[in-house]
Amino acid sequence: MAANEKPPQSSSSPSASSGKPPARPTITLPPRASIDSFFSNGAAPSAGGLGLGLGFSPGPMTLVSSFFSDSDEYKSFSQLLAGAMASPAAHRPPSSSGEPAPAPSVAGGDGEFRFKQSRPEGLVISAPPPLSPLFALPPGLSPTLLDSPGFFSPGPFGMSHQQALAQVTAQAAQAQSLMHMQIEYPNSASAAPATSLAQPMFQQAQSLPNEKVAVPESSELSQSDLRTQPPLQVDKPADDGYNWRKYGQKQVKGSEFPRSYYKCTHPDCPVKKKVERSLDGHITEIIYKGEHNHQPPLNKRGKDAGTAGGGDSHVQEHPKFTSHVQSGDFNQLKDGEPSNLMLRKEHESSQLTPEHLSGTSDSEEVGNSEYGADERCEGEPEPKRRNTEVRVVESAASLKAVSEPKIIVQTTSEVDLLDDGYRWRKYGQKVVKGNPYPRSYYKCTTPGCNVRKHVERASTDPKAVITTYEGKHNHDVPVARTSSHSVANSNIPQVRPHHTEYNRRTSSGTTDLANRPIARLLLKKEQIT
DNA sequence: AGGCTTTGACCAGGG
DNA sequence: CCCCTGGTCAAAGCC
Repeated sequence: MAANEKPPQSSSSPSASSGKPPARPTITLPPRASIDSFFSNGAAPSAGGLGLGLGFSPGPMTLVSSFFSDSDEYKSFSQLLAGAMASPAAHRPPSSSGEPAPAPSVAGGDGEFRFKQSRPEGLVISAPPPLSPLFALPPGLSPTLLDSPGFFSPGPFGMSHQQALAQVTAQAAQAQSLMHMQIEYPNSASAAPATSLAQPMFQQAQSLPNEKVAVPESSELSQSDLRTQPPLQVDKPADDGYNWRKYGQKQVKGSEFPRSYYKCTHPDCPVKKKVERSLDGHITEIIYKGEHNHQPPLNKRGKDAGTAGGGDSHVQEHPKFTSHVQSGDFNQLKDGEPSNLMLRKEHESSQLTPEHLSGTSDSEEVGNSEYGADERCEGEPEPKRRNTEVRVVESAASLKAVSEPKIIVQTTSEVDLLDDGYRWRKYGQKVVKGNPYPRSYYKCTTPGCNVRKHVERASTDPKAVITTYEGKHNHDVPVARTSSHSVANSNIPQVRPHHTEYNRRTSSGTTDLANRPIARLLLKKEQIT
C-alpha cells in the first residue's frame, strides 16, 4: 500500500533508495543446474516439465533459479554451435547425472529447455492453439521470452559464432549435397549447450533493447514465420505477463549500466520494477517492488491460451509467472558481466513471485539455496511476501549446461526442418545480429512432450540450418506424419537421443564441419530420465 | 488517438 | 547549505 506507492517523489524514492540497507537480504544464488531447470523446473508441474509455457511468466525467483547454472559460459545458440564446431571436446559439461536434477523435472525432465521466456505477447500471437496446454505448464515459462528484445541478442560472441556458423553452413551449401550427414560430436560441445539454448532466450528477452528484429527475406521459413509472428519488440523490460510502462531511466552510480524504472500499467497497481541492463541489452539486475493487486492481463497471453477461461486461468492462478516473465529479461549473461544471480526481496514483494520468491520470502532464507528458493518459498506465509522487494541479479557464471547436446549441422530444406514427423508449434523466433535470418523455436505439440527444436539458419545460406533438438519425445511419431517425406529427420531426436558424442572431429579436436558438404549439427540434451 | 518511450528536470534524503 | 544520488515527473516524440 502506501509503502509501495508513495507519493510521487518523496516517499517512493526514499524508501527505495534508502531502503537498501546494507544488511539487506541479498541473496546470491549459486550456480544452478542450468537453464534447463529453468524451464523444466518451473515448468515441471503439469506439463511435464515443459517449460515452454508461453504465456506466463514465472516469478523472479524462478528465473533466478533457472539461471543458476554451473557454467560460466553462456552462449547463444549460435555461439554454442560455433563452439561446438570449434572445439567440441573442449567443454564437456558434467553429465546431467552429475548435477542435481532440477526439481521435479517431470516427464520431460530432460526436455527442459533452456530458454527464458519473456514476452508472452509476441509469442502468444504467433502461438497457435497448442498454447493452451502450455499454460498448464509449470510456472517459469513464459513465451514472452521469445519475443522479448534481448531474446536472441547476439551477445559478445554472437557474431563470431554466427560467422562460424555461416561458414559451416555455407560450405555445406556449396557442396550442394542433399545428403544429410550427421556428425556427432563429442559431448564437449555440450558445455555451452544447455545454456546456449537458454541464452538465446535470455538475450531475446532483453538484449536488443532498442532494436527491432529484422525480417529475413530469403528463407522461406523465415518469411512464413515472420508472417505469422508479429515483429518483436524490444525494449520492453520483460514480459512477465504484466504490462509495464517505463517512466524513467537513470544512470546509477556504481553501475555502468543505466537503470530503467517501470510501473505496472494496471490501474492502481503499485508494482514497480527497476531494470538494469548492459549496453548490449543484457539485463543485469531486476528489482521488483510491490505486489500486483490484479491478475496478469489476459490479453497478453490469454489470447493464446485461447479460451477465456482455461488457459488464462492457469496463468492467473500463478501470478508468480509474472515474475518469470521478468526473469526473461535477464536474458543474457555475458562474459565479464555480473556473475551471480542475486535475488533479493525487500520491502515489497509481489505476487509475482510468490512461489519463487516466496520461498525466499526473506532474503535470508533465499540466500542459502539456489533453487531451494523456489521450493521453500511455497511454504511461506503471504505476509512475508508482501512488502518485499525482489531483486534479481543476473550472473554470467550462473548458466551452465546441464546436459550434453548433440549437434547436427545440416543443410536442408525448410520442409525438412519443420517436418520431421513430429508436430511442432513455433513459439519463438528471433533475428540475431550478423544473421539476417531468424531463428526459430519450436515445441512438440504433443501434450506432455517437452521436446523442443531450434532452427537456426546460416546467414550465408538460408537453406543451411542448424537444428537443435532438446529432450526426448515421449510418444511416437504422429501417424499422420509418419509417412511424410522428412521422416528421416523426424528420427533425429529420438534416434540419437542420448548420443552426445561426436563422430567426427578434426585432428585439432574441432569438428570438421567446414569440410563437409553437408553437416548437421544437432544439439541434443542428454536425458537423465 | 492512445499508449508508451525518451529524457531533462525536479524532488527528497543523506553526507 | 551544498553536493551527490536515487527516484519520479512530465513534456515531447514516436509508434
